Amino acid sequence: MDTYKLFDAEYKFANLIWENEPINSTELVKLSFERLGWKKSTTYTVLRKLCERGILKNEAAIVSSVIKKEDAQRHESQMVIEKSFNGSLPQFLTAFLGERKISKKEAEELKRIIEEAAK
Amino acid sequence: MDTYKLFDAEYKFANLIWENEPINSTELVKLSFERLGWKKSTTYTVLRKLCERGILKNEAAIVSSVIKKEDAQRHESQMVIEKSFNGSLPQFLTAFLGERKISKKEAEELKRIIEEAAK
DNA sequence: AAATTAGGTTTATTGCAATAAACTAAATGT
DNA sequence: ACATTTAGTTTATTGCAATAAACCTAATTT
Repeated sequence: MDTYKLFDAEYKFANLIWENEPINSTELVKLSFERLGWKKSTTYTVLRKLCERGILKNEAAIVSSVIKKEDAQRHESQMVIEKSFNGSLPQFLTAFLGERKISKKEAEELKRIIEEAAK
Repeated sequence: MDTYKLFDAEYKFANLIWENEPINSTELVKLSFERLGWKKSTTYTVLRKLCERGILKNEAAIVSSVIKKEDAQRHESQMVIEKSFNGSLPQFLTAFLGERKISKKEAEELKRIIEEAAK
């Protein structure tokens, strides 16, 4: 199965860790309550699952990520394009932009990113 | 609630219709069985839900789409970028490309799409 | 006129993501 | 020594997407 795939709740949770790692697990419980409204047991349940899938780790009550945000995001973006856009980035871009216009500045930035990948 | 959002099974189903509309409902039942392995009742259940949400319509046993594929795709792509990429297309592009290289040809195509939206 | 097909609806069942209550055991504070 | 805090696990519960069985009625075929 697809160990990289993060469900909605898992993704929100992973973000807390990416933004605060390394973080002590008791601190994480507090943070999850403040930011997600989760009870302690919920936090530990989700934490364990993500550890089992090799996405996070919890060593001596210090939680940190194994898979970095960029990797999860790349995976996510590639899944979407595969599933909904026939694996085609141009098709995705076309759909996303639709009739929307973008500024010269944005266009420059996007072209720069593309240039960089075309080397 | 978000009427445009299509769940996985719904999206696969909608694709059958986008590719074959207008289509008679009995034909659609056959097609769903062949392509998705669905029983008749499953097809009608999903069909009704999508009709209620204004995505499809079923008039005198002729099924067709109200929301076109391009619209659903645009919505989908925008949701992903909002949810996982902070609303930033450059961030998405960067994540998607990662260390991957693309051909000159692809790069040209992508730049053309961007140019078009920058007018 | 009896059987079959077309075109559905009503009402489950299953599976899994999301959430948490209740319990534990070890360490630490008083 | 006792109370509290830390750091969890075990075991539900809930909600909803996905799937389908069973039923229904009108039209068509035999």
